[in-house]
Amino acid sequence: MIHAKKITGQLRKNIINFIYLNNSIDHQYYLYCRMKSQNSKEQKSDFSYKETLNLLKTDFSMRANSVVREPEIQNFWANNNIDFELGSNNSGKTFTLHDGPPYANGALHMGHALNKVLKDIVNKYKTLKGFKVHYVPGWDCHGLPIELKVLQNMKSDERKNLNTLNLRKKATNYAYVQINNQMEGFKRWGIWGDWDNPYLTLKKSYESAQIGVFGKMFLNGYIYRGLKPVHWSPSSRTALAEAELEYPEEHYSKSIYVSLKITKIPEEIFLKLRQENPNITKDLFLSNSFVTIWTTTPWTIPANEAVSVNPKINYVFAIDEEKRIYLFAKDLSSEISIKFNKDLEILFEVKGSCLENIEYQHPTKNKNCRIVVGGDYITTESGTGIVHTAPGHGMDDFVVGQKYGLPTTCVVDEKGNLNEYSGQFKGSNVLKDANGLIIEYLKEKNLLLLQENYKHRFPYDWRTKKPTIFRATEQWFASVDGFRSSALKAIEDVEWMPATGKKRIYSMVIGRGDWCISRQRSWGVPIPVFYKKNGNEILLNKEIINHIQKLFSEHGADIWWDWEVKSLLPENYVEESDLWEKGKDTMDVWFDSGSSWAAVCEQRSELSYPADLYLEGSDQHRGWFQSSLLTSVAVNNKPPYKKVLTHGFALDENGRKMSKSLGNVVDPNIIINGGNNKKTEPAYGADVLRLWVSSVDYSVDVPIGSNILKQLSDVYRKVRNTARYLLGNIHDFDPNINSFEIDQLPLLDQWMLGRLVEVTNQISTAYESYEFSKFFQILQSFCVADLSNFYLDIAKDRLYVSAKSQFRRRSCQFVLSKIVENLAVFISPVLCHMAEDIWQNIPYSTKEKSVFQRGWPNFPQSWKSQSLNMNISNLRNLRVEINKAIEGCRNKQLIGAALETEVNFLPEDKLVNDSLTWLEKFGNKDVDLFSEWLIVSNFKVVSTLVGNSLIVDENQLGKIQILKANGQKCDRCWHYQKETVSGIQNTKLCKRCSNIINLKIS
RNA sequence: GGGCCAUUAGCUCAGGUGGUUAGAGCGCACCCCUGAUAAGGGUGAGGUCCCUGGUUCAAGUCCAGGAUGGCCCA
Repeated sequence: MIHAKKITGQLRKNIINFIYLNNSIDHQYYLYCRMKSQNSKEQKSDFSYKETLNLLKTDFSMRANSVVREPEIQNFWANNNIDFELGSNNSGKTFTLHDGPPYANGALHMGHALNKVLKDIVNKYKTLKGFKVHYVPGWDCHGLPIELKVLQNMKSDERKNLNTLNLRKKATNYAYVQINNQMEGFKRWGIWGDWDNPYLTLKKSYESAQIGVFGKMFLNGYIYRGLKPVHWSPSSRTALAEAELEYPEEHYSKSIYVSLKITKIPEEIFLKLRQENPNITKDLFLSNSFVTIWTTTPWTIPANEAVSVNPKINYVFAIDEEKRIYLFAKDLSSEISIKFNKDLEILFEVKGSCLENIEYQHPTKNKNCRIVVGGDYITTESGTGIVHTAPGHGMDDFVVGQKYGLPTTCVVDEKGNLNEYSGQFKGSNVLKDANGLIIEYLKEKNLLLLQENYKHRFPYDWRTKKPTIFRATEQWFASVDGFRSSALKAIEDVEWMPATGKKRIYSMVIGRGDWCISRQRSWGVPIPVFYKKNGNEILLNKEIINHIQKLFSEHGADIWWDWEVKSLLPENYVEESDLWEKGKDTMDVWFDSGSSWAAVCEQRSELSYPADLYLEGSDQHRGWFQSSLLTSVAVNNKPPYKKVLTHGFALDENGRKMSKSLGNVVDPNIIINGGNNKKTEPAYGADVLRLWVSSVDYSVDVPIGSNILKQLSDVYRKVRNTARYLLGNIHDFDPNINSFEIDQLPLLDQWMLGRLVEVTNQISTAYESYEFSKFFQILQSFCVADLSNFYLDIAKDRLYVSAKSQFRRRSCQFVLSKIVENLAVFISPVLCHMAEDIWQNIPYSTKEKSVFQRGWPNFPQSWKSQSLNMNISNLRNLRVEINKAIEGCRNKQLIGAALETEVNFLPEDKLVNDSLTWLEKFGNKDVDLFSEWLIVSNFKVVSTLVGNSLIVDENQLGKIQILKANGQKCDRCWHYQKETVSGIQNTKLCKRCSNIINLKIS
């Protein structure tokens, strides 16, 4: 059986909180319950002096009611031009944080929140510091995902009648809907920016600037045409993106093992082989040796330009009964022996890296090719460990081909028919007869070792459901080789935070191939080039580029599809317009966003180029940081940014990636507005979301989840309640009347103001170095340890009990007003709504309408004093020891409140003793009393201990004796005093209180 | 599979160049207060510094290998 136990402490708080959150009883009933429980207690007298005290008074509520209040505050900013316009109107140096454009598709997630809030914290801080801050948010609007989304949303007959212009119109509309949704979300998070003039990559001015970037790169000689294999669907005669492929379960390819006759072997390899096999002469070797390869696409054999080996794998030359020698990977020996049905004797083993430059006879053409060193994609999982390399028909092959300067031969046309480059196989089709013909040919030449069906993952066209191929097509490239060294130099000139970012992007730029910037899509910026009908000539020069750029800036890129060639050509070319046709390619979307420095930073006068800061997720080392760098270096030979700050990814509380299937997705909208079940998903508001961003070390991946949010909500409330206490206790304070010089103040107050300066300095440093989690930690411990537990607790007697205008009260209010004003400012970059709410609730008039107009605090550093700090620190250490002793009494049920005790202290530590003497000597007699700091009824330094103590504690600082307080409890100030007078209704009053009350009456 | 990064208390974070018993705030437990009250104060319990080796008189810190998780690439 469970007995009802007196429910106190944290448990009681939790229950109250639980009840509140559940709304299972209303507040009136809750108050009634509390009253009842209090009335059941024994009370000496019903009379309370509460009315005679100066208790706190404020409209600033304990709970934020963020769902209602935050939008109100945002309206206040908007109505008074106190949002981003404040930064724009600053007169200081320009600070440009250039926004990396999010993709205009899909709902906002924690990644967006992390990124945009970080940017906003930086911008708000810089605004307060007086910089000219003009944040232009952007959106990346073109590209395949939107194009596909638009196509998906259409009925199939509608899709059939679709032309490019129509598609682009629909894509534009779709993008705008997405942009508006995302923008509403960003605004609700309290992000300030030029929302009326964001940059959109689909806007005329942007498209025009992008053509400008392309044009300058072209004129600098960095743009060229070349071949590159892409996924190609012969059945629909188009190039396909990865997203347009599907991989059906049962795909079988005709795979073949082929032997290629070796025609030349470098001397050093042969000598080693000969050493181990003296009977093999060079003639014998060269007439009977073969490289073995395996391929699942026999039709690519005519396109062969090399065979590739893995430098790390061991290979062997092995001889069969017919004295034929084969080269293959050692690990596959037994498998190959079984497959070829041959007894193979290993002659010689050699590392792949040594095989480079062995030559062989091309299987179908009259030429020799060689062995090249490929990459780790070459394995011994299947085949021979030696890969047939056709740069025109495979991605890995293409990359190796680039490295060795091999030709990118394309042997099929767009229908999938083999063309003239395939030699005698011309006219056969890769999905029909080509494989058979080539296999037959190899058989005839005695090169075919084995043919077998092979099941594997193979890409099909998702629309026609037919197999696709890799096919080299004409593409446009940016020659990274042409400006790689400039790009690497530019990387050195940028400050990367964290510093490892430099290494990361450096290794990517140094190792990357040329940038393929063309796409065979409709939703993008066209590559402004004309091709000669029935010919290979192209028309692209300064005049064309300038003309197109101008046309786009007036009419937008749609005209590329809308207008006829003659309307697009400059006057000089109109006569020959019949000779030309428009190119059909659009630019890679990375070129879009990579041009933003030109379309935004360079174009808008409020911004600077290079930008002061780019701030994105660490994945952008490969993305936007790189594409922006490449275009900027190629055009202007300088980086587009001075500093790059990166953040990690939002993970769940266990450090795992968020995914729908795991059910661990945290939605920023639900953090703000709450979920369906307010018990499990309360509405925390935007400030808690922002506080989360500030609390984590974003240089690595950051965790988020319900427990973390709960904790942040607690911190939020602690800061809020601290602010509320400060505001509530200055309700009758006027800084114009009660202003003090710091040296007029009690020591405690001097220390407090010095501490405020220190904390402000520390927080400045944290913002300055973008270490917001330091801000979070400093703020928290300042509110808890310095204010709530110490200064404010001690302040209660000064504020409540004193007469209204007494110095000990006014001086404290002066300090409180300094704290609250500056607290509001230094939390405002993060907790912007709460900061404004505080400002609006300051009871006296402030010069500034908004906290953001105040500017960053600028205290005299002389307010800090080392000796003050040292002495107070010593005394706080003593306070801790005394608290321990008092707690000992409390746990023995000897006392309740600390005021029921008095303390004798016999000092044994010199430092503490000195500090006590210092306090005695220099302290204010009404404030700097150590008994007041302990909140006990009396404190004495003694040379000998007396009897009757409740507890004696000995520690390094000295002997602490806790005694039951002498005298009687004053019913007004609750201190125990020897001398008391009778008050109203059987109550007792101490001298101090009776004087104050008389004062009030008179 | 390769490159880069991370791992310190239940949570979020501190822990220059190796050097006492690894810290803070929160949370939690217990106690007090009822004049910050959907508050407030006090005390206390929480750590295999991811693991295994190595260097060193001495390792959370340096080195090597591994595990887990993340990003990028294949």
